[in-house]
Amino acid sequence: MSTRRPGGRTAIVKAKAFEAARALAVEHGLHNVTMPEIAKLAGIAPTSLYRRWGDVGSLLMEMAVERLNETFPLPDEGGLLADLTQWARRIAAGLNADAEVNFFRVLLATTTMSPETRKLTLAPRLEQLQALLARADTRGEATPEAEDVIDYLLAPLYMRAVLGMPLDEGYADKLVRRLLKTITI
Amino acid sequence: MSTRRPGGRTAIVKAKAFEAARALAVEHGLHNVTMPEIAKLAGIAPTSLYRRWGDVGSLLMEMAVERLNETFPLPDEGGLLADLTQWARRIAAGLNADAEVNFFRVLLATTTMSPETRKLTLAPRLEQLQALLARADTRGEATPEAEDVIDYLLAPLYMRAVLGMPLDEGYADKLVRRLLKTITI
DNA sequence: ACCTTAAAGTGAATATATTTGCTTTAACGC
DNA sequence: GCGTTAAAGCAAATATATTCACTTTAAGGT
Repeated sequence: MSTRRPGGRTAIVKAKAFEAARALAVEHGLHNVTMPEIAKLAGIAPTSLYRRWGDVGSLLMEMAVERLNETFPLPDEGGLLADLTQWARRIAAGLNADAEVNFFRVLLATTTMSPETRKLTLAPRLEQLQALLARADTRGEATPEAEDVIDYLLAPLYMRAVLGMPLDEGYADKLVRRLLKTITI
Repeated sequence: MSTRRPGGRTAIVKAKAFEAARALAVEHGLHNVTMPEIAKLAGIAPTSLYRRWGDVGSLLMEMAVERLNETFPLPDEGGLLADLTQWARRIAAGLNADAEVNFFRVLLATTTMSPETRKLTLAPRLEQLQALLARADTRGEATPEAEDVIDYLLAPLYMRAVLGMPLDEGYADKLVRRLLKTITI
């Protein structure tokens, strides 16, 4: 009878490995990230990495997925405008850091995964957003669809980040205004 | 005096190498793409690859940049609505092929280019778009800014592709309608 | 057409990544 | 605590990537 032992040391090794992998990927780009390098930086044995993840790609993907799901709470300020504004500003600020943009790149690159896996990965985030919108709806506010939030808010923010265009609060606010205008018409 | 010789064989080797690199990256993802594999698929000597590009990352990046610069002409149908609709539909259709989406992922992931290089690379495309808009403007049509075309058309299309959401003509058309609505108000 | 030599090819040497078999550590159940 | 054994570590073996010294091919100038 095989009882798993994910606690203690195992958890520490995983945390160290992910942190090292993230640091290397964000700094030197996706190539140049190798198991031995990760192991060295993390201070663990390469063998452990190979046994648990098999190859760099799998390790990076798990890391990226876990990090994406480190679900930092969406705002709940009591009003849709305030919620979306704060959220958009936060994303804009985050994407101004090179490391964040590079992390997004890592995520994309590793996301040559199956549609099912991708859906599962993104599902929690989408649910959060839908909860935010549902709150607004029950308050009786005119509320956009989640799809529209993706089109009007997330897409332009990430697109600009990837193209290397600057992002600021003013731009974030503009996007929110546009989004809300579409539904009040 | 060292005279370059980029013609003939050299050009063929480059084309073969780029094609093989693209195929491998699009199929197995960015990792698992190695110089020996590229060389094998391309039918050329690994040594040649190492000499010219040094490492896989550089080769992939050059490939991606070159492909990005293969600037096919934007539509010129005599009307803004027709031009934008055709363009958006074309992008949507292209991004429905898995290979295309994966190539876009590769492009984003490998493109750790400097802001200057990025600007230079994107400049021709932006000029094309601005020419399209300028034509509409001289015809006296209500014309959006290039930035808005990026936010309302390109960003949602590419974002959805990257998230694995389906793209069709109806959606492309919807985006065009939205974009044009913003300026006629 | 011919010469010069840039750039590709070859095979062997070296370096690095990955696997394997075994030992040690410490997580979990009692 | 204590025993069992999952999971980490270590060292040596193997496989793969990268470099090196050299040869061959053919692009570009005449």
